Amino acid sequence: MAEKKKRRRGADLENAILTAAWEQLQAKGYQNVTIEGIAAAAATTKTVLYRRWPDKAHLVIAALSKFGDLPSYHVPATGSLRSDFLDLFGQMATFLAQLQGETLRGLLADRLQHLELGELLNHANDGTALKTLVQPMLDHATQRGEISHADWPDRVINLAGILLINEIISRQDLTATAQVEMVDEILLPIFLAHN
Amino acid sequence: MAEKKKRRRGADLENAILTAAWEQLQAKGYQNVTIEGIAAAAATTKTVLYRRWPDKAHLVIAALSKFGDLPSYHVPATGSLRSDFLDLFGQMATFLAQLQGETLRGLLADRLQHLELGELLNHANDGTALKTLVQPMLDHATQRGEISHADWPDRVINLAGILLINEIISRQDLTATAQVEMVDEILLPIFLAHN
DNA sequence: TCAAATTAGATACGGCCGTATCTTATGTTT
DNA sequence: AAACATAAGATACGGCCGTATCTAATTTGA
Repeated sequence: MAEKKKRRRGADLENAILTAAWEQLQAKGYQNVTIEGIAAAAATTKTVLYRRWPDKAHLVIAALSKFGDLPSYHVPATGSLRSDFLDLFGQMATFLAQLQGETLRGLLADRLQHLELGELLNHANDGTALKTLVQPMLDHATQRGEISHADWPDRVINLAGILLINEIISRQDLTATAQVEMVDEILLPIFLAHN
Repeated sequence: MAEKKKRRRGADLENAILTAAWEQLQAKGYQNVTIEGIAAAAATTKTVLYRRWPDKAHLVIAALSKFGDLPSYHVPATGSLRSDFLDLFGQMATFLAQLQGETLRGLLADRLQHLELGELLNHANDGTALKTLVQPMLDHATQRGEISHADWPDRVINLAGILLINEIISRQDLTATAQVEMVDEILLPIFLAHN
């Protein structure tokens, strides 16, 4: 009749927490999720959570990494720069579609607030990550003779990402129409501009 | 010898609060400013502040409106689209220079978090405000024959604003070099693209 | 001038944050 | 198997948020 006093540890416990976090997120949305709530739902205490993640944003990202269908982005190679960009946006849209806009907005806001000097690197990393996709696209387009050169300023190469983020934040959505417009009216004119 | 029990009211009180808010902001930076702290510094209580502003972001914006040198933006008319854009960025940079990047970041993050359906209009308004500056620039450029037409999608017209915000957020700064690059590598190629 | 309406100011609440401290279960090591 | 190290879990703290409630000072307007 004695109560069991099992304690979960390590990966075991971590799974339970991330599962709880994921469920809470689905049920309540980012803004209404609390660290204490997740801890309670996982039948542990927030002390344990704070040992693993510095804040809600990181915890949610961890849960997202585990349970969200994370994108395995690949470099588009469709044969034209235009459809490459559309493909890229498509990949991103597929990923973002899972997150209700509210979660992404909340996440971004939190990250923005906690962005300290050191963490700016992360932000830069995001840029770098995007560049590893876009740069090959530009290389291919150059080889095909579609564009005159493949060396563009980082600000230009990262523009696709900026447009995407802005679209999500301000319109809470990333429609196919928007994707096409961003490619045709903004990105292509830049890369195809005669020099 | 009796203590004075004067109570400030209305505009009087509001001034005192905004002054306190402004001082706190200068002294501590946005993130470290608290509603309670401002109330205390103004020798009143937060109840009074909450009667006037819904949250820290709005209070700070109010203080900013009162004490910051707010920009009286005017439509650049320098004679070329390129220098018009540079002028516009210059105006914005002047304004933003007052805010340490931290304040702008904090403000944006807060706004982002509290952005509910209704308030999205505000965001749209920002876009509209910018458009009232950019559209005339494009009209003039069209009249001069610099560009082929003046009717561009909102997404394109608002791009200057997006670039600006992104620059501040991710690099905490808005250098002259950055301004030139954004104009020469991004905006001009778009508007000058041959159709 | 005096009652009524307003609103400043005081206080208290529950909620959550993030940290610190302590006990105690569970591993690990020898 | 005993000693040791690790980490879970419990608890408590101060800070701030945003709200509610009460009182009393000040305006107002009849």
